Amino acid sequence: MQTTAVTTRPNATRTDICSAPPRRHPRPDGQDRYTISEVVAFTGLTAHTLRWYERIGLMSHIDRSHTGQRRYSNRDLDWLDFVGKLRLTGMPVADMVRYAELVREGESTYHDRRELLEATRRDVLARIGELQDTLAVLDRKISFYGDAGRAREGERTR
Amino acid sequence: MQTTAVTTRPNATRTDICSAPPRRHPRPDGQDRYTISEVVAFTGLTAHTLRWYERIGLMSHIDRSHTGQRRYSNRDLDWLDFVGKLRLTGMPVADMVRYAELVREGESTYHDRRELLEATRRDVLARIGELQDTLAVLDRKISFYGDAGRAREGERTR
DNA sequence: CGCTTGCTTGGAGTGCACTCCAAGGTCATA
DNA sequence: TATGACCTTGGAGTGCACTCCAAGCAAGCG
Repeated sequence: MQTTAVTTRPNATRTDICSAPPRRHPRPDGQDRYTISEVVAFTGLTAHTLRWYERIGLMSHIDRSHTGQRRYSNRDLDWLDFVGKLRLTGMPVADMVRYAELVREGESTYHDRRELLEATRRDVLARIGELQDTLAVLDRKISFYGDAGRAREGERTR
Repeated sequence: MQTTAVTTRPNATRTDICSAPPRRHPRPDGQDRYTISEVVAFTGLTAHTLRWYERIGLMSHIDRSHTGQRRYSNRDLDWLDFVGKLRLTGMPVADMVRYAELVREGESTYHDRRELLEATRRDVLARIGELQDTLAVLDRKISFYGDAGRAREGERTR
């Protein structure tokens, strides 16, 4: 009861390792100088949040126009995508900042980065398991309230 | 790629509908008058949190000893278990309070309760899907940092 | 040129879910 | 009976992740 489905993908081929997600960029490389409001539209984040991410070091310094306005690149969009995934895992922002710092420090941090991602992976797996338990509980209760919901016994757990 | 594994349990039989989870109570019904610190030990919640849950109406008024100290029952433990599950889904406490109110209002709220649980169920399913997407991304990055981690191209998404 | 809309900043404010505090009463054990 | 661990309360404080504000510069349009 409760399959901890571990999603066995067809192991990525050597060439597309770490390739960008299947997501397409709004504009091709070269014309990728998005304003903050464009990035808001693409990511669903608010402009406040985007600036805040930069302030706390979750994004490295964003390119600027001649008047000082932010111009985001496709690379920045990719990073935001990834940050969004990490956020979904429940990882604290401070840990994401730590990861961002490791990236900025260069290749020497490959090992640390890998460990951080593996710990995150374990968390995600555990979380999926918990959610599947929860699903089972919800299903039991829903079926209690369901069509046959008039049977009063079992009120103990509502 | 990415199986949204929906855990098809062997549909609960009619008789154990809404039966308590497989969890055993620390003491049998009749001797179930737990102090707050016992409940802390059982649930992992803090005493602060338990009192706070009561204050905000997430738990109906807990039985008291002759001197006014809280004495939790097996029923309370079951409820806390369920609340714990709801918390895992990310449901806001305010919504759980709403559900608790529906329970207090009695049978007439069966329909609303069911709807609330079904909405929650949909959220949980969506969340599991998101986490599986995230897992795929993590796996890709981990394999990038992995054994073959020296191949420098693809630095784009780190 | 004036108008509107968009962007900039540092710092302050918000909402959630706890988390802790002070001051005092209670219970179990030596 | 005395010691120390445990319990009570209302209200204040914390940490996180945003979220907003005021004041001002900038860009496009008629």
